[in-house]
Amino acid sequence: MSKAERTRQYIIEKTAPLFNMKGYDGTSLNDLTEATGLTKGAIYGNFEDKEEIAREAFRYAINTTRQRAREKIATVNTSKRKLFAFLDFYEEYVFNPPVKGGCPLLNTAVEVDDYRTSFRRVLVKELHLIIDFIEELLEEGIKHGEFKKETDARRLAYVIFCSIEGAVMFSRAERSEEPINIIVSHCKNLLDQISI
Amino acid sequence: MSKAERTRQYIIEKTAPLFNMKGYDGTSLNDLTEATGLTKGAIYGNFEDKEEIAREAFRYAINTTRQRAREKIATVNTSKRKLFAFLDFYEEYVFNPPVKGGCPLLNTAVEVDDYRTSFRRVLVKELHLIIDFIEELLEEGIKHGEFKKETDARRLAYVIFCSIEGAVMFSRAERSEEPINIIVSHCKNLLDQISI
DNA sequence: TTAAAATTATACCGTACGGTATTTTTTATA
DNA sequence: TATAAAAAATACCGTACGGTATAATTTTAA
Repeated sequence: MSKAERTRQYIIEKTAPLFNMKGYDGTSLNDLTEATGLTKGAIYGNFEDKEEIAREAFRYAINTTRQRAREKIATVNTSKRKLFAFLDFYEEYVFNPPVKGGCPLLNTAVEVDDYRTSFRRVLVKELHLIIDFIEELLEEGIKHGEFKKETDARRLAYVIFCSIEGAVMFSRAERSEEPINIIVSHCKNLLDQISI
Repeated sequence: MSKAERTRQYIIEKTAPLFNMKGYDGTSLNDLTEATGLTKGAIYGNFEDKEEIAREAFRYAINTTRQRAREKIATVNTSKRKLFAFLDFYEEYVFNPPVKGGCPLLNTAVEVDDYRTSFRRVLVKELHLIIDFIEELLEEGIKHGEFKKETDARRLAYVIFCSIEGAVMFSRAERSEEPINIIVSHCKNLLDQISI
């Protein structure tokens, strides 16, 4: 790993929380130099422009979050338990996310929805990766006889993900765990209902 | 209504979509003058600063949206039908909202969650007004024998609202009605399940 | 060890930002 | 319709923005 690569990585790690908290427009180059302790020269020697930093920071935030979720899920061994672990993950990390500022998907989705089309495409891909992931867990559960055969996995995946994201928004806004607790417990109920 | 009051109202109406689409940081004074056709002088003669405009624009966006929802709900006469109408409202307006840019609650929640504490308080009040509103519809339905007595109205209100907001985020991000359709139909199922 | 290459710091663009003081125009009313 | 008051336009702040050319420093490898 060359010096440049290490610096690049360092910049990404230090600035990802900023972009996640303050958004693209809200994060200035001055914020970036303060957070990294580097000068503009160093930053612009490693990145084309502010947008490239934001893009990489987003990728980093997503990957880190996914990594953490995967680790938690890997500790259990049935599909249902994995889904419960996935829900617990969100419950835990609403106020203690891997990258400060909450869910990068939610934050980015809201910021890019009317502008910044190129960024949106990356976002949409990530959104579908999560839906696919939940859907696969459900399908596996069906295959292994944990869940009822008639379960609409894709539909349930959307229900789980959307309600979780809405709850993350609500809980973070009012700084209360009530919404996320309610939603997680409701999702667990839904999973119980389709369990055999 | 004095000239000043009319201008103030005019500025609010013209700029509300901008703030809702681009966010507070993303909306410049230049955007505001362009959207209104007025000069900085005119704008600053009617508002203290940019934040006051944003605050009023947010209030306007919320009130307009609420107004529209109320109108739609008023066309039917049972609690269950009202709740269905409420869901239909969101389904319809994801891509055709009363104020361009989507749900002002969602947009504001994400932008203010880590900063701008004063703004957050207004937001949280509005969030609870919606939960209370859904909860009341449910309670009424219970009182009138439409819904089962053992229904946890508050809990269900959270479930409906959070999943809708998550779906709005998802649908707008991927410019597809699939998520919102799925969630709305799922919420209707939940209401069917508690119906007598 | 040293010199070229790579990386970072410095100093500096032009521009657009939020905001204001002052002049001009419009509005209201006597 | 004359005039004072109110509102809007103009012209202008200082500052911070994103970005760059160049100089200084640090790495790297011969």
